[in-house]
Amino acid sequence: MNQSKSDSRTRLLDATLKVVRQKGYCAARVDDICAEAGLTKGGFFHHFKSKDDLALAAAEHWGEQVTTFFETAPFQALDDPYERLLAYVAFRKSLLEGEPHEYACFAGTIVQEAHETHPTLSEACARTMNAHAQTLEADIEAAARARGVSADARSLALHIQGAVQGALILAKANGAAAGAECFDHLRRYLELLFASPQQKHRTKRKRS
Amino acid sequence: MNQSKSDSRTRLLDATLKVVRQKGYCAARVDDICAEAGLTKGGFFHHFKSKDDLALAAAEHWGEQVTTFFETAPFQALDDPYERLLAYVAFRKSLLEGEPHEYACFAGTIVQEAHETHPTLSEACARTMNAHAQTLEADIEAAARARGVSADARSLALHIQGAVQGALILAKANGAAAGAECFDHLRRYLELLFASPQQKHRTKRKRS
DNA sequence: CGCATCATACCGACCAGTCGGTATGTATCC
DNA sequence: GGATACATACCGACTGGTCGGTATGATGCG
Repeated sequence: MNQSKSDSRTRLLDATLKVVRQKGYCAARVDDICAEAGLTKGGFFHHFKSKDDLALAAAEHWGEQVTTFFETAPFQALDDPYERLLAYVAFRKSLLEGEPHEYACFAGTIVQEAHETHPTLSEACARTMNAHAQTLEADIEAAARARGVSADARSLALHIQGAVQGALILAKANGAAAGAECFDHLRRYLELLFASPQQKHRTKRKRS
Repeated sequence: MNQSKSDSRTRLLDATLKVVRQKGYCAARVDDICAEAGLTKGGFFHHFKSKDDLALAAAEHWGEQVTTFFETAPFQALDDPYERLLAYVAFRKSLLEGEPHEYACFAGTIVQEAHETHPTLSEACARTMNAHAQTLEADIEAAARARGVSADARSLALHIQGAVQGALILAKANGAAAGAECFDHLRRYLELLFASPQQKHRTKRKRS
């Protein structure tokens, strides 16, 4: 009892993340997820009333996992916001190890695949992506202030997320090394943005 | 007669691109594609021996469409390689109009979704992505030479593709405007890269 | 007992792929 | 020309398997 809201339930959520990151949402069979979690369908439908319901809960679960994973990552120990931002990129680059499903983004995969077929699910995943992006904003703002450049923190944080998602796709397409090079470019962009005191850079461009 | 290799076949290929960009590969039913093409399943299996076979042919078709689409795009009229490169980014940004399935990338969608489940299909799509990226290399090299900076054209071209893919995901997640901002960042990166004559920038970083 | 947590067995819809058939050429030989 | 023979293109009913979901029962715990 207890184990805080049933152990099987979180095992199902973890299994969902794994299988969906491997095969995508549509191709992820309920039986696959059950097998991964060491359950049968009867047990599954005791915890979730449908596959979509499970996916929604898994999106929440993914968001929480990502949050704690990056909150407790070693690069957070750095003092300088700018260095911490670069270290974030380096850390994400270092995650490109092993099989694609180990570094793939659950949220990005689902947004890509299920945007039109499962709008609510896609939106839930979009929220986790945005929440994660938001964790970068404070450092971006602080770094910009410290270095005398102006930057739209929200826009830049989202761009970083976009670049990360793109790097993951490239890693799938051309191997982890190709994805890693994208992170190098992203780092260089940040370096150039924050290392030009002679001229203010506006990262946001509203329509005139 | 004939319409050169059967009109229905290309209609099926076009329908495949449309439906897959909407719903993803797994969720795209053969019947959906047939309905979109104005055929029945009997006719479909006369032209292709399986859904996977169709997808492979559609990947080729996508590659050809992309090639001619960008070859004949207005921005190609520009003379300066650097301006043409920036115009490419602006052009891609301008494509973020209408519904997501109108600007989504068939190849990117499939690489993301089918990397582990359909390796050959994923590789075919990866090839079209790489081929498209390669079309930027000449301009990158020329622009770098003209401006006295050193750049790994292949790496930068791939990064641009990655950034584009990421922008498309962000557009799905947060609306077209969010994707557009990513293209602004990408443009700024190129501007900063190519506008620093005082210092050589290395865009490629091999492990030591 | 009563409730929660599962397993087993099964249903029904859906869907990729098959198959028999038709309609329209088209090539060939008389 | 026209009759035979064959190819191409397509239809639509059907099948066999898959998969989300259900029904029911077993087990254990308080």
